[in-house]
Amino acid sequence: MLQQTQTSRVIEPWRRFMASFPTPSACATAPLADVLVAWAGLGFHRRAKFLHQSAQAIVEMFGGEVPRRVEDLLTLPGVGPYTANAIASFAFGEATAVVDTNVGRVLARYVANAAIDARTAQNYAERVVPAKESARFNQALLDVGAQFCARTPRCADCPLRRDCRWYQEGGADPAPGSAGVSKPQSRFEGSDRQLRGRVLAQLRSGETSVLTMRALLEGWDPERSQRVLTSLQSDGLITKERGRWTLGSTSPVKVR
DNA sequence: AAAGCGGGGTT
DNA sequence: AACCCAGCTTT
Repeated sequence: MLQQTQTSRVIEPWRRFMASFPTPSACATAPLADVLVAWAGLGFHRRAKFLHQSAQAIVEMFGGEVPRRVEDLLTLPGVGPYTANAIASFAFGEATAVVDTNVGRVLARYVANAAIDARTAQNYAERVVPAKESARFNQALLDVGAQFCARTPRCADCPLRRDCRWYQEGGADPAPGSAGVSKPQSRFEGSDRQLRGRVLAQLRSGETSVLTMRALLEGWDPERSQRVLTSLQSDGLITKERGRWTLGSTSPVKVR
């Protein structure tokens, strides 16, 4: 949930989600449609499908228990370097290094005063993370990045400015384009992304006839509308069946 | 390497 | 109005 999403936005949906799916198994056995309903407000809906798939993989490959090794976590769909190290460190206390956009800025500014690639950033982070209390260290570094070494830095109040290369040496901000640091996105207004969100919001309120869907898309470029429905379908997020659109891949087969 | 993927708070 | 966020997958 935290991938490219502010913590403040995640808190409420996280509570909701954990109430609905308290265990990997509970998520794994639920229909994707239910997972997408609980995902409301978070966006980037492919993450919800990846999480659903990860829950199933955890049940099938790891006996229903979230693995603690980074190597195993990386096999899960939607879990990349940041997420794998974050789970290993924060959930299990493994002495791994967590590099996200906040830490990425700290490393580029404080350590290097230069843009660095992903390999270098991970190396720097591994080098400074202590063997004990690594989770607290990771959390602290992340919070320094969020509170002081933000995109718009607050160097005057930063507790690390004395030894910060960028603060001491000056020059252009090395953070933009450096490893882990978020890159600019294309415009949202009028985008496919916006229309995908509209379609999913409608389907979250219930199955929708093709006629109603047509009405919803009235006024949007027909080519864009078609492209959006197709992409949502190929992402496995929506299904058209017997003249109705529904959330999820394929409606579960009723066995009796 | 670059594009694509939410949506609302912040600047 | 533009920017950006506890990134990752696909092309």
